[in-house]
Amino acid sequence: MDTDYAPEGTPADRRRQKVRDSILAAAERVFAREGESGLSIRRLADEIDYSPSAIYKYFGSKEELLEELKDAFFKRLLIQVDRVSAALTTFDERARTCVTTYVETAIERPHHYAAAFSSVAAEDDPAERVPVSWEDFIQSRKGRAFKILVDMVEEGQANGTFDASLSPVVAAKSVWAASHGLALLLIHIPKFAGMQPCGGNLSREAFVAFHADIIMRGLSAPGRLSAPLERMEQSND
Amino acid sequence: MDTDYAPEGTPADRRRQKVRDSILAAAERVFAREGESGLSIRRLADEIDYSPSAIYKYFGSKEELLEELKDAFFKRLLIQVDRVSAALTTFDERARTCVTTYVETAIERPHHYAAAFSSVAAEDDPAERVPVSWEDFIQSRKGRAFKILVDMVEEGQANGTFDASLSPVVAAKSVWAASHGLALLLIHIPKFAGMQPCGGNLSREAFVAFHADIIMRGLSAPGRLSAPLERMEQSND
DNA sequence: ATATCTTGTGAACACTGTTCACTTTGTGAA
DNA sequence: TTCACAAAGTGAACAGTGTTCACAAGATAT
Repeated sequence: MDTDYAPEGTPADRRRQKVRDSILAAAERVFAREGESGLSIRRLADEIDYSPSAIYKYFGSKEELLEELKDAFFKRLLIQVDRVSAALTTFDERARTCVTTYVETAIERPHHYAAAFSSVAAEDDPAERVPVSWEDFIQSRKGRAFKILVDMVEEGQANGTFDASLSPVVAAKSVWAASHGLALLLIHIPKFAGMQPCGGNLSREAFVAFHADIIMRGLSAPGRLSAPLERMEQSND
Repeated sequence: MDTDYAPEGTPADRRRQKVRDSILAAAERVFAREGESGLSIRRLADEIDYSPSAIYKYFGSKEELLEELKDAFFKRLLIQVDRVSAALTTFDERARTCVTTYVETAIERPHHYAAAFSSVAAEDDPAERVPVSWEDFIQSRKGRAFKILVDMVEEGQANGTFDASLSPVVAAKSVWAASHGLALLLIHIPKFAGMQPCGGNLSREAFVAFHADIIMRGLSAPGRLSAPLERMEQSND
């Protein structure tokens, strides 16, 4: 029975939520710094002064707990990209910022982003055999993030910036793949952007911007090559 | 004295090498199918009828053993890309094949490729503070693979296909990031290529080819947009 | 106050990578 | 051949890991 006169469930419920949150907070703290290898149930229990088995009263498994961390991170990533790109006026700026914000936010929490894409799907997994329906995908967190890209491509096609003959969804996948790759390379090789012969050097931000430009050029309509590439070529040190 | 690459060292040496190879072979077999989570020293020992501790007479650690697997895979990847792209005559074909072969070879052994890029570099790692010198990088396996891309970009610039104002190294990084991202997305989401609304569907190969085209377009010289994009748009089912 | 459901616990299970004292085996020299 | 020394191989143990479970303490509802 639910005699909930309180703003949020019964006192017991709120108490429970508090403990749950403290577990998540501790997990987030450790995971952000040391990743999955540093996050053990026993250490987590130590940190919040509970016994290891107590955690299983709040989370079914370590996997489940991690899933919640990653989901929260992706929610943040989604909001960030949405917010930043919505604030800009010109389409070119908005499109580029879509990519740069995605990458910058991703590498802000390298362990989160890498872990979100660490599992290798087995091709004989029965769950993998059933084709994911588009409707289901677009409902998920990653799906909604992807939708932003599709909309962006469609807008670019409508205003003549992008090649109208491209399938928006396919083009968006390409953009995602390119952004994803840069994020993960920067996470795996932090010096990736700066590494260069001849003493030439590019800051990380400059390289991300460059990459975004290259991506946009790849989608651009024939005979409509914007030339903003040069502006970041001279940022050496 | 060591008889260098002689067909046989001492009999003991060859015996040792045989056992070492059998360990590596068993490790490869298990790792290719189940990845790092399925590969335990004890299981490996079982598989080759040795005790777990025996393995440490041949490899310093599990990490070291894995490193050898990954290195062998990257060697294969390197050879594959080199061989396939060298066999083609026109530059356009060669450049595209560079990317497609990289991606296809990578996802052929998803666990190997993913594991090779799974570690998250800590920004406070002292080894990370020292900037990797270009000379050292180009000597490593990844470096040599990267060099192929740089050469490819330079060739494209020389023959007028690519924008000559781009730094070859920076452009190559962009190409690598884009290819890397596609490979990992396909590994993580096998249905990635086919997922689409409106019943439209692209085979994995077709999508990889499309992505390669987009990348090439991103680097292409102003006013020189090749239009090979359309040919793969109609491969639905 | 009693019965019930929730929280929390410590011990245990089945794993993991790794080390180490130990025995067995192979090899090169006297 | 015999002896000695190094290499190969072993089982037990250490310090971890995620997870389960019987059980005790606490809060809640009747």
